[in-house]
Amino acid sequence: MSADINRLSDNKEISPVDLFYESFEKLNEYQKAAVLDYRKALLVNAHVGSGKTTVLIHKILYLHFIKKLPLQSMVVLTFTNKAAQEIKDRLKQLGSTIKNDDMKFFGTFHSVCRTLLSSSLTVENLGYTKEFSIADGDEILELYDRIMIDNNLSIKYKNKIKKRMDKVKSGETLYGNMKNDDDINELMKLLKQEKIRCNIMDFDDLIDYSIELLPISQFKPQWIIIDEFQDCDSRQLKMVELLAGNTGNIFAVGDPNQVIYSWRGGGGEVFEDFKVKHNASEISLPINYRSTTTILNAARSFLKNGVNLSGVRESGTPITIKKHHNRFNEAVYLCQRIKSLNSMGTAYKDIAVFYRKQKDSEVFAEVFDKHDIPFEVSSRKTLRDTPALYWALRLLKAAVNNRDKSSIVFLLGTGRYGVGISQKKVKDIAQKFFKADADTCGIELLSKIKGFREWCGNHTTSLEETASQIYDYFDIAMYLAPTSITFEEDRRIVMKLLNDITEYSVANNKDIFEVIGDYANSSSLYGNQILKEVSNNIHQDEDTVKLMTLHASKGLEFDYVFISGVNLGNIPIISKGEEGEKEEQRLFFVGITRARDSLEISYHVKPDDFGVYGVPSPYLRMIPEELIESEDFGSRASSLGQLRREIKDNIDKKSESSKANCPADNVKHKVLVVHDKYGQGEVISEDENNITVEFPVYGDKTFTKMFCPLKYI
DNA sequence: ATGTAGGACCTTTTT
DNA sequence: GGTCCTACAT
Repeated sequence: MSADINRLSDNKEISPVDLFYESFEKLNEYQKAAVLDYRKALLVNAHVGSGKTTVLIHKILYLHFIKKLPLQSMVVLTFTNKAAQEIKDRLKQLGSTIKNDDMKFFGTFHSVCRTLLSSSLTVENLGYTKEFSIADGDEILELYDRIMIDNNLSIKYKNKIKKRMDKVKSGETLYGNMKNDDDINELMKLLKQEKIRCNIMDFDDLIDYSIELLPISQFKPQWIIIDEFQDCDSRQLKMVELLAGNTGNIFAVGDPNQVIYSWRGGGGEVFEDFKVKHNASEISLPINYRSTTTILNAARSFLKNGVNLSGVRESGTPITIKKHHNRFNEAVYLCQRIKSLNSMGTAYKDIAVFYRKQKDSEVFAEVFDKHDIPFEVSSRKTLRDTPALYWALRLLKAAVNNRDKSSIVFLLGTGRYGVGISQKKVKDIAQKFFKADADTCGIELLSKIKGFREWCGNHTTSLEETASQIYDYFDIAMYLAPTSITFEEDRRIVMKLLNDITEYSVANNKDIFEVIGDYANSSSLYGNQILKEVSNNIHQDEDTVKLMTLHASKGLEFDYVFISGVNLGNIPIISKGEEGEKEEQRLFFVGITRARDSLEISYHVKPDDFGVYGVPSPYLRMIPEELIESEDFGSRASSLGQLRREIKDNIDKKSESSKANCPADNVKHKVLVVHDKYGQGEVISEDENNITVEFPVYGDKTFTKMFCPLKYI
């Protein structure tokens, strides 16, 4: 589909209106109906792979080019920067006249809130200024620390403080039967004051304060368009309602079958609630273009009523279910399997391996490395993982928002970079600095920070030189440890950041101080994007196998998908109640439906993790037998009720016999072992992590004990 | 100050 | 099962 769009946009002679119609004609009747619908509140129930984003984009183009509404009168809300970026990119491809500035209110919930709070909403009412900055989770953690020290608070379970604070916020308590209370409620109170004093907001504040201020604002967009609507939590829903007011229209696209993040607040019955509350109509997009009929049929067994999803593709290959000893063995198998797929013409980048937990990636990464399989693990990187860049951004943050005490403390402290003043002294200095007269205590960096706004106003040289002048102004080199081996790279990264900023300032003819403010203040919101732009991101489209958690797979698709460790206790993790179990099912559904052509599922006989049982997940039995090609993996359940009973029985049975056979216990007394592939061998040496075994044919092999590929005899 | 028994929790993650 | 941490003991 995107190939079509590319081709069309190359044709410069066609006007955006014609281009729209040409592209619109290619939609199916359901998609067309959704685009043309003009009712006040519409829910689009977009099934997997049904062209959800395409519909959303055509909706915007239709409103703009056909209904002649300015883009500034629309708010488009997403949950991730990636989704927002994709929408903007595709809009620009189809509508050549569209400029970035027109899409001011297109973005994540948080970034749109930031735009509103720093332009049209009266944050001054709350004690903030429009230059407020945004603190990410880690910065809030710093803040907790500082408040605890400054106020002598006693807080228990400090390294779970984030989780505890989240609980307190929602009125619950972690560690419910803690004998003696601590000062956590006090910390909560002080936190709010301190954030205002420092002129910083956390992610939740952006939404909460927007909700607080929207009712008294003049901002009245005509259309509110929401992507992944099923992930809205109650506050985000509230925000949508306030944005729409009495006059705005709401167009929400989503799929209730893909709610996998309800544990972080959203999900639940948003669709139903919204329908009732706003008397919204519902349209569904039932046609899946992505997967083979076999895969879709399997997926359908996990849908509520499973009927309203149809495919257009051929039946394809059966789903494979494989039994492995443990994850290590599977990894070894996968290497050989992937190599063979690759030699038969499947590109590495069209193959993905999904697992349940982040930690699971370690085994795969290690084994894939050894077997020279090119791969990439999708791990979340933050700005902090590039310390020099992070330090520079904190500097800019402080320079723009002088009230940002956290950043000042960070910059002066004894971290990897920075001035290197001891914690106690920093506290004194910061205290003086934040008194009315802003004493810089003879610290060069502080006076530079304080004088930065003035310096920006006075400096008149060409903008091309501005980047290096800023670098010199703060004497950044000095703080980046010029003698360290990473210095050259650090300097390059920081210069690249400053260059990007000045370039942007030139291109958009905007004041440099303002642009720096935008950049620094939003670095928490677009952390990953900045990281990508600044570091050499070569891996983007590389031909590598992609490894990720099931959660991370949402929204992606691959020709060949492996789902690893579909065991009872892993997928599903045996969770609290019925709701939790349903979510586990949806997670598996999401995983299955990522596959275009082929799907291979595995389970482990001896899983490595606590709480995971060595039996296949009951979900495997919900897949119709005729779709599967596998070794036998047990009886099948004919109803959900029966399935639940079976899960329960399995758990009971397993917990009784769990102590019985744990081969690792006998390690020290025996010398002879058996390996699945190498056969019988003798232990030569071992330490706490590794064990070396001599095999008659294969010679010496060293194993990591964690993977436990050996059986003792 | 230092030692240890017993409790709670353990996953998924964007902004 | 392993880890972290509190609460109470010396």
